Amino acid sequence: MKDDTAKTHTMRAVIQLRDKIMRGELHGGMRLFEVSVADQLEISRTPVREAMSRLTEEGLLERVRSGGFVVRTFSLADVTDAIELRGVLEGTAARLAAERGVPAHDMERLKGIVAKLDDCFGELPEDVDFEGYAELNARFHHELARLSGSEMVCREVERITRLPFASPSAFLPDEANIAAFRRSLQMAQEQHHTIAAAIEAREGFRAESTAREHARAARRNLDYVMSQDRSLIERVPALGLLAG
Amino acid sequence: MKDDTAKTHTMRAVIQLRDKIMRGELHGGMRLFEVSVADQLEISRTPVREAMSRLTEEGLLERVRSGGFVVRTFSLADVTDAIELRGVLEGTAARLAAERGVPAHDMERLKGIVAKLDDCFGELPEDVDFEGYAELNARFHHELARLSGSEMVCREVERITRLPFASPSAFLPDEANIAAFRRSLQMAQEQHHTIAAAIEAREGFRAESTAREHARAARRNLDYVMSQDRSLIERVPALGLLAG
DNA sequence: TGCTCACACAATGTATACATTGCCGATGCC
DNA sequence: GGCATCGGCAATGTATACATTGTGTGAGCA
Repeated sequence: MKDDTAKTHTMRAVIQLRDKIMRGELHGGMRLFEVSVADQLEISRTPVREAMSRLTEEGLLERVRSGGFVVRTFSLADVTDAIELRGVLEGTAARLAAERGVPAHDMERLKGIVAKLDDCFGELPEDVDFEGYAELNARFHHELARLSGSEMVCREVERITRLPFASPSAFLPDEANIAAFRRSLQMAQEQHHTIAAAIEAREGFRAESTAREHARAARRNLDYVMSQDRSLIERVPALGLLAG
Repeated sequence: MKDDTAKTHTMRAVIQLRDKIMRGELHGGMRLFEVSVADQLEISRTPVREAMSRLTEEGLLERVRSGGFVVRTFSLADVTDAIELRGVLEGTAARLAAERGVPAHDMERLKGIVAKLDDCFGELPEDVDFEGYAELNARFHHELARLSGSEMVCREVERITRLPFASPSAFLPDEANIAAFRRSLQMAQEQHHTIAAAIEAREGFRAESTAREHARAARRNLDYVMSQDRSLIERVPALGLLAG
């Protein structure tokens, strides 16, 4: 199944290296030598090189001036700033959507996603369909980027989103069964409504500032994990590549 | 001298391909085949592949699903949106600098650049040192990104700036001896002052919105070129890669 | 006539041998 | 003792042969 994208040695190398970086097995700043990686993955240098180049595009590796690659280092500040940047970019997407207007059927699709997100909340506060929420949330954010009507903006949103800890779903999957997080989910869903309404009403400023603040929910969750309950770090996969 | 960065076949290929793309010799959407490019540049496929991979990181090429590369297509809308995005990102840099505060000596350096920019304007309106302005302008924008204090923000600003038509100096070099453009230079310099002052006064909103508007000066110049005097297109090198 | 299958060619994917470079350590000279 | 220079090794750079894949075209069949 997953071999759909892993037909070639290059893609397998991309996947394996990405995994190792994410789980912190290859820590930030570590130099990756073509030969040793090739030995370890039991393929030749050529696809390894190709894979490292792709991971550089993805932002997980960096080229060294004199040649070769190192694993990119991410500090806590980088995570915070990446989330802020996602907010800024999604805010821009929302503003442009509002200012330029969106076709009716696209608007309906967005509102449809928001409505389905409502259905993820049951009668009781602790009665939340996390899995469904996560998937619909991802779709909402994807759709929001598209609604900007700008391929350029869409591309940059998806680019920053590809950093695992900056993704809209980074802090969702599993640890949300804490009261504080449940409340933040409710609030986030309120913001989904607001963003959609602002776009429909052509209120650019409101759309932008709400989308920006919406991203900062992730930052609040990050702060909570780091300062209140560091045991959660391991349960947020994306935080495996944090320096330190 | 320029061979500093062109020691290897790979780097020479990067430079030559980039040039050809910029001057429109390789137009958007055109597929680049490893073998034919290798033949043309008289090197083997390996460095060609490496070069194309780097140009993909740079945003000038795109990978094709089934393998291979095409020259990225840039529409007029893409140029407009890239400029808007630069404004958004530089605005974020300015806001963060204001909100988080900057060290005194960094502030002085920024103000020093602004002062030197003042010196580029002579007594007479048409008495402007374009070359000096362009260089100092580039330094101002570079410094602004740094002042954000965020490596992440700095990196993304420099990334979007690498798109030739989105660079702060894209519309400066040469065609500025038109009255309308001279006025826009004066206004831009006013904005430089305002941005610096806002950062120093910790006025985040003002810093952000001014930096954003500042970028839109480039958009105005673009609109002028496209609607009033298309003969200038050829004199703005970055516009060579616009889709026909 | 239209569809499908198969074959061939063209293009990328991969391995590997060889070239080049740049760094580090050892040895010698000052 | 410190510095400079000269190996030598390790790592990347390059070329090329061969493998694999994907695509287009033609023929054959329904």
